[in-house]
Amino acid sequence: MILSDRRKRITIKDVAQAAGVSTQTVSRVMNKFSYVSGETRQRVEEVVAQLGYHPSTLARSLSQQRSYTLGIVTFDLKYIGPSRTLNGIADKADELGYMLLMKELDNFDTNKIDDVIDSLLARQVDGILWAVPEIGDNHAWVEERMEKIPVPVLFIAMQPRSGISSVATDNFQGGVMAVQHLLDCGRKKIGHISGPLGWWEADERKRGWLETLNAAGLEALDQHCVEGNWSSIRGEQAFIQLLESYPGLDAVFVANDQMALSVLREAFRRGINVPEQLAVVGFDNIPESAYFYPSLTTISQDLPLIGGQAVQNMVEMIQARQGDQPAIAQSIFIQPTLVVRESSKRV
Amino acid sequence: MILSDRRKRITIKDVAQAAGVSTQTVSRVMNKFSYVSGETRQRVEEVVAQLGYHPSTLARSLSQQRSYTLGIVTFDLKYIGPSRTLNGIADKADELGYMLLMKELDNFDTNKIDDVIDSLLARQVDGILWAVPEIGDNHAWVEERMEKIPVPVLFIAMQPRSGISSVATDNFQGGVMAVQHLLDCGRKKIGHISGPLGWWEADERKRGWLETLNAAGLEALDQHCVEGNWSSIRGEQAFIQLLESYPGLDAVFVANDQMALSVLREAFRRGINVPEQLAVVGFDNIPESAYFYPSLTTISQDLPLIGGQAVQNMVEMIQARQGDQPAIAQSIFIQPTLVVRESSKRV
DNA sequence: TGATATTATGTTATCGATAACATGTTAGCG
DNA sequence: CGCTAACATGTTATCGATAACATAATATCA
Repeated sequence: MILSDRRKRITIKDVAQAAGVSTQTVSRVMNKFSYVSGETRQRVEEVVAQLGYHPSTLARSLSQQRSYTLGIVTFDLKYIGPSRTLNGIADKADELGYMLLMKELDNFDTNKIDDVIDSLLARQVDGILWAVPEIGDNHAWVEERMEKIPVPVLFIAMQPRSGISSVATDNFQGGVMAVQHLLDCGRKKIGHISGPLGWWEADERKRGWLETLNAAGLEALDQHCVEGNWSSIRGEQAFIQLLESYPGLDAVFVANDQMALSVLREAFRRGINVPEQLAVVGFDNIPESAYFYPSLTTISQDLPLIGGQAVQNMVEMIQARQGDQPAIAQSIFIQPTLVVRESSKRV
Repeated sequence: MILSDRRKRITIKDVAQAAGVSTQTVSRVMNKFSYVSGETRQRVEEVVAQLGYHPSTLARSLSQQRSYTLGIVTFDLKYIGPSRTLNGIADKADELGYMLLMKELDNFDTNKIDDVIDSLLARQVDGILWAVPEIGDNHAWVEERMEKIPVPVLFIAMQPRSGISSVATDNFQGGVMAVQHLLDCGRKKIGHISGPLGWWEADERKRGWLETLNAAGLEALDQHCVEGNWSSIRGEQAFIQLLESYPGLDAVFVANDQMALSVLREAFRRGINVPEQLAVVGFDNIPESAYFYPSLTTISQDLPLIGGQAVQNMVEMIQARQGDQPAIAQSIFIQPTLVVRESSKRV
């Protein structure tokens, strides 16, 4: 292996010179197709191997106006949800030959949003995946800003909006499934510990709870629901509060597994038997939930699948735009599934 | 806001023309320093704002041979550990003005490693952060390949090697702290459920267990340790096995919190009282561990800090190289801390 | 007052590739 | 045998910026 000064990058020119051909010919060899004689091809390939030449994707991106890179904007990776989504995104991107340029967002200052988008565009990403939870009106910029962005944008876990692509779990349906399951188990007094209200996903899960109870002719009063914030610690407080505000409670639908864990623990401490006296259903199906005591019935959402689906759609949009076809925006809902475990046995 | 065809990028030339100056002058305005008259600067800035010009970082990277982008290679983001590290990396990178080009590795095929590195280099990253756990000899390539890589490389959670930069938790010390704590609680028969042996981190934690017992004059026999694989399910099996192979067991040091969760559950099922009959100490301090029943004593490792530290060092290495100073490789050990909770009360 | 430094700006080359166009050779066919 | 199509390769322009160098106008100083 011949290696000159390792600081010096080996360029297409070096290869061209060493092989005694033009750079264009080297480019043709590297990119397969188009006419190159077998003899020339072989000679160039030998030189490429010998010099250890690797083309600069950067230069190629500039000249082709295409980077094979996706911008991905996430929020708070310290939680398991976003990173499982990212996992799916990374796998699928790899499969389809894209790299990921990542940016983590930690607040919703509008300037910050513009900066993030601009910094991605400045690096010539072919598309942007926005994987930031929808909270309050923090997606309000979308409608207005959208058409000024020269590449396709796809939103993950955003409330469907017409004309804008998105992929999300059907949280409402998840809530319905959870509560319907509890009803099927013969429960009548079903409380709810919600996520932080204003988060679209939390609101949807709560709506599933509420509408399913109503449909069954049961009452869902304000005091039957306590607001949490996804964390175990708030889950504990919320549960304690719920026990007071909903006497006779015989089941709880908890908006995520982490809070459900606290419910199980606090119930145990107080001698409330789960599931006999209290059935519990969570949401997310984190791997540990099968090992809670008792094991947790939960609504499973396939976050890696959502991430993968998002990338798939994005790449299709990019290709459509490449071919100057109209990219059709679509909102995709992925259905969650119910996983029944010990915490909700039929009585 | 004047917007022409949104597909057409506004370049430095457009600005130069509109402002009646050369591109070089625009470049000078955009990059502050260097001489520009106040009048010209203002005129250019107005045009920039009016046209909504954003420089192409891509083009800049090519011409400066510097991208302000770090390549980051991770492994299996679906686990919480890697993503917490990534969280710290992302925050610090943002703070220091770098973006992240991410690649997820899912196996250790040597070709794959070369491909990953080459694909990052092709995109002109200024440095590479290798955040893949060290398993068996999957880092064997390091010594040989290292000097051919033209940018600094830093390894996370790798066994220190001279001449190579790395940042890692002191897993051995963590093991020592866990076992010492159990000894301090008056335990004598301390078993261990390890991570998958061959993983450096698992081996270190086990070594901490073993050496601490030996130092205390206690025996640590083969049958006092069962190998797990970090997962809750294996944790359960390992614990059951350990109960058989180590009669009289009065404490367990479990190599991660997820497996410890299973231990707590299985102990409860069998009527083994924690901590009275059995003290349990985990490792990681995942947020949920405070809400296990009973709450889990554990060794806390600050993964975001490690990620941040890694970025910090990396940027220093990049700057040193920029200034043609010799970048000094250093291996940093971060000390974990003991968090005492209910699962290990003194008897 | 002329020499030198400072300020302000423009011109040309360069980063590493590909696109578009040009040209030359060979092969096939009527 | 001459014309066209297919093949093979080279030349020049371009992507969007910055580096290096050049030039001109002031300002400063001995």
